[in-house]
Amino acid sequence: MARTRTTYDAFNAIAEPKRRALIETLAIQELSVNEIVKIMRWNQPMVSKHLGVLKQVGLVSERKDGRYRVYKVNAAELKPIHDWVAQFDQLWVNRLDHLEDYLDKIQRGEG
Amino acid sequence: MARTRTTYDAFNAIAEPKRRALIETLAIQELSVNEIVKIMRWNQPMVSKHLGVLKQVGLVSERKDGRYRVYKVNAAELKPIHDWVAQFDQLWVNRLDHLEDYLDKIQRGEG
DNA sequence: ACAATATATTCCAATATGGGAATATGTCAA
DNA sequence: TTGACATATTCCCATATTGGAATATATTGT
Repeated sequence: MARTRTTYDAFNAIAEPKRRALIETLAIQELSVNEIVKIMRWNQPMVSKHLGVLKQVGLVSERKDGRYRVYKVNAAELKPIHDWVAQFDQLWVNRLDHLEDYLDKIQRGEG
Repeated sequence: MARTRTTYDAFNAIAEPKRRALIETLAIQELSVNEIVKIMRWNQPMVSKHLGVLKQVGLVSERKDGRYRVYKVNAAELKPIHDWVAQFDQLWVNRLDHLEDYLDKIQRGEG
């Protein structure tokens, strides 16, 4: 068997750094493909391909506007990731608390 | 070029569903490899390989205990993912609010 | 030292990938 | 209709992957 497909779910789609950058950019505003090409400084097929992956998992959606295709983020598709990670966040928040306690202790000269 | 390596960062490491399952299991308690083998019902090399990837990105750490190697989750390595996703969570929380408004409206007979 | 146990590593095959280059498709404007 | 523009798709390569099977490497108890 091979690796899980990038189009399998949002987890796989956002593993690629370029696709995260794309999402960050599109979160600010909707953009056409060529606008993305200019902003990201990638070639046009690369932009289209990465958008294609994001579209397949529903992370972006596309609206036709004449010759243009305007893409926007569908952030709700990030919720499964949010929820999956959130179930563990206490595990590091607590550690951070302990670190703060420790630093306070040092501060008070009890270190 | 090929796909981003699974060992490149936590994003890539957790894209694989089996590795997420592994993290979920280890979050409950530390476990030796063979304990994981029994719980997950995967063969032993598969467990070791997936643990290897998670270890390389720091998502799990390993403690030697005689013949055993006890693995535990290092959830702090999930924080970059948490933070990346969190910057977008308003985008779906707001939508949810709007949905609730909409449902309220229907409830009041204004739909 | 030896047998048994625990774990890691290697070798293999099939497969999907990201990027580049070229090309195809679609759509407007004159 | 034609040319210009906007976008998508195809073909290619090099590479890393997952899983299975087999094997290697600890480490322990006797």
